[in-house]
Amino acid sequence: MEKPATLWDRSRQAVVAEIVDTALTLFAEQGYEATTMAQVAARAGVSQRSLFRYFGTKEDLVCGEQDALGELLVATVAAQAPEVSAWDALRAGFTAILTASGHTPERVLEISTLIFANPPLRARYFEKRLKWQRALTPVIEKRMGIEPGEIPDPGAMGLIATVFACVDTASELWVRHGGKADPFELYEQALAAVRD
Amino acid sequence: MEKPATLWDRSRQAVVAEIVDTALTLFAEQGYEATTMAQVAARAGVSQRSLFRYFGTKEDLVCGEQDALGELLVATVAAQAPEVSAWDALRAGFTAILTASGHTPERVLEISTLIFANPPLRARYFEKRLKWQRALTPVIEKRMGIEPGEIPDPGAMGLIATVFACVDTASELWVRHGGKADPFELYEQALAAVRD
DNA sequence: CGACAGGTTGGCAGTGACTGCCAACCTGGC
DNA sequence: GCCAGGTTGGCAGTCACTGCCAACCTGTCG
Repeated sequence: MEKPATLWDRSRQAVVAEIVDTALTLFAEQGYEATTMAQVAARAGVSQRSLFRYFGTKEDLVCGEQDALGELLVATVAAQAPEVSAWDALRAGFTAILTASGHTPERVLEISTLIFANPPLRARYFEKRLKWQRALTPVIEKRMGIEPGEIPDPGAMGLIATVFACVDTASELWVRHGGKADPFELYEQALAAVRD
Repeated sequence: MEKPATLWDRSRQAVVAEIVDTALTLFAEQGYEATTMAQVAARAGVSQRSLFRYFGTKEDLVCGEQDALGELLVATVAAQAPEVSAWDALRAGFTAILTASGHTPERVLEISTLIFANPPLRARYFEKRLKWQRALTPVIEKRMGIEPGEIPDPGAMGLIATVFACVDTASELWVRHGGKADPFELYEQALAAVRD
């Protein structure tokens, strides 16, 4: 659909990435809440005003790129063959996210640790996930043979919420193991306990 | 354990309740984010400083009393007979919360609607729930015959997270039905879709 | 009754995230 | 050279929240 990828766009991307980099460095040096937006702006060489134009909130310095991942998740789930179960479709979606994040595992671990350690970040992350869940509801309802209506079906919503809960569980344990455990296996273990 | 219930304690309780009342009224009149803490303080007849001493954060005006419910939840789950399954123990815990909240259903609906409609409140609620989940982990691990260790068991964590996810699903749908649906049934429907 | 200790309150000034507004600037097309 | 549209930076303001200090209230002991 949209594929011009202007020079302007790319340079903006670069600026954003650089700001995120300096922010993460500062967060690692001083901690998240001890770092002010003014500091980030100063070290990144932009005005505070522009920093807020780029990111809107301090949390989005860390959680900002997740919107794109959410779209990928929904698209991947929707693209699964109709005979694939809701469970497997969702697993495929999360697998796609994990493999397509475009970061090194160390970077992912760093960001995840930051998020799990800071309540405001965790809250923001959760909020975004909620949007993903809402977007997935009609997709999963269709896959379960339920006619999407005004108010979502409890079964579909519960199933989605459960998968997210297990993904969260796996993520948190992965972080607490310092990235040394296999996230897929953790996810399977969590889900196995749920599904008998 | 602690049961003196000083006069002082009770009067403080009354003050807190009255402040919450005026706050909820203001939120209903103008919306949550359009209401400032200064307004709440003024109408409740306390200084802004004391208001923050009572509640700490604006969100706690709405979510403050949940700490007590969390303790009730954990205690109820722990008190179930050992042969009761983890699922049933958790259900008993949530049932206890629902019946012991000490509010009229209309009030519960009002508060729930407020929480579901305002991201910051929802985030705060989620944060508190996380603490409940962590407190429940060893209890459920024991019930599942798992030796509690340094890092929680994926199965136990996943099971707990799933129950919370389904409770959340039921709550949200209950709110979206304007309180006209049976929350227990919504919960059962959500869980049924998860457990085949 | 008066002095005293401990906890509670209110005001005040400050910090930090975030926003609206406006002027300066930079870019491309004519 | 000039103009329209979008981008930036600075400035002042709002609001949640905090530390500090002085005033106060309450109960206790002498």
